[in-house]
Amino acid sequence: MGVTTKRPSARERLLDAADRLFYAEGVHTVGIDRLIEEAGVAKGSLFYNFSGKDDLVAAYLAGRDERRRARIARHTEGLTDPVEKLLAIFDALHEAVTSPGWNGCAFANASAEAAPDSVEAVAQRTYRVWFSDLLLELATEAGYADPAGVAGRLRLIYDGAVASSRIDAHPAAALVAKDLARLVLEAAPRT
Amino acid sequence: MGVTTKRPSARERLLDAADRLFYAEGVHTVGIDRLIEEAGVAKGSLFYNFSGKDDLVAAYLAGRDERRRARIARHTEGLTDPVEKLLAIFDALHEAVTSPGWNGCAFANASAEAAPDSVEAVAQRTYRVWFSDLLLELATEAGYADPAGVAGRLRLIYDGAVASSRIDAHPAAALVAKDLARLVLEAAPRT
DNA sequence: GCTCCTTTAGACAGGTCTGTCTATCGATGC
DNA sequence: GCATCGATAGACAGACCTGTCTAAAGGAGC
Repeated sequence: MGVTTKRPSARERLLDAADRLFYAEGVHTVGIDRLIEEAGVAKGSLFYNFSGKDDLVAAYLAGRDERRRARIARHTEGLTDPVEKLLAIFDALHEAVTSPGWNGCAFANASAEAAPDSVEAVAQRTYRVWFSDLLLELATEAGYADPAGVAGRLRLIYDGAVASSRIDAHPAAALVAKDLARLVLEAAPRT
Repeated sequence: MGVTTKRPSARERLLDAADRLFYAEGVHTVGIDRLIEEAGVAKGSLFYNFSGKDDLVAAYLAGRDERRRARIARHTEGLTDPVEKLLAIFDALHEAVTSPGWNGCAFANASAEAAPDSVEAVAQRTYRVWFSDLLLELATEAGYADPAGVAGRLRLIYDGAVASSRIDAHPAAALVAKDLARLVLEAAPRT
């Protein structure tokens, strides 16, 4: 008998469907019924594995968070120069925006119309703190006179590329962003 | 008898409530009942003046569009140098992000989880085309060797400031954006 | 064999949402 | 005076949405 792959668990199929549907169409647009039908799962399995829709949304965003960090890590590992690492973050972004189905930042989309204390907003803040810290650490390590200022400018450029590429449905913004980042990194004074 | 202001029409009160509630809490979060209660209007008046919620959403976004264009016009009028006009756009942005209740781009928020052919997405595209054309015209007028490139960079910076200021709930991004815009405008070659 | 964990199908409840309809009322204009 | 237009209150329909519950079955490990 050939190599047979065991059917994933209901939990895994749910997370997979959530990742696809929530990202492509929005966490509030996609209802439970759509979700379980796409996942091929009974409704009871959803509430057995998760406490509710919010819990599933949180798990979906946590997965996005983890994979985004992993993507950045993959692009920066092996590099020693912190300036190179900062630029590599934009390579990771370029990979993301050119991947099929790109639809902008999952956190931004989900929390665009969510309450400030919602799971969506909390997930966005969690990611945001990590990302801001990463930029600040690298800018400090690189010896810039104003590391917080450099990090802030790079973050603005990063945000701009994410927004632009989604609005215009065109991935070129990531390349523009890397050029701008290089310009900023070269223009900023170092100690 | 003193100066009495006549009570605005149901239509005006609806548009006013829509502008406040839709912008602050989201077009899909706020339902009709919330809206008519806040406006002090009967439900019948909503459907008398508008064909439905979508129509009201479209009117809300059209109003935002008009006021944003007016704000930019107010900041650029009187200026002759196209480079100054480009920089003045970021002054208009600064005014917007520092105004009370700032909650990011109304179009971006509304269309973050909306279908591509929804009234939200259409309104966003309409505004986007106008804004892109404006930047391109000014960059061309300024005599840059690559006006489309300059316009694209400025647009990315603008988008970044809008996104950053919302995510971090901090208006400083607009100032950072203007500095970056100046850097771009000074670094770009002119014919 | 037996138990426990997971899954299934589907009915059901309770809430919310958009939109319709009726009946009435005030103001305005002719 | 009368017709028309805008507005009002509220009941109602129909769709959709989250979440619960029941009864049964599959599968893995002991």
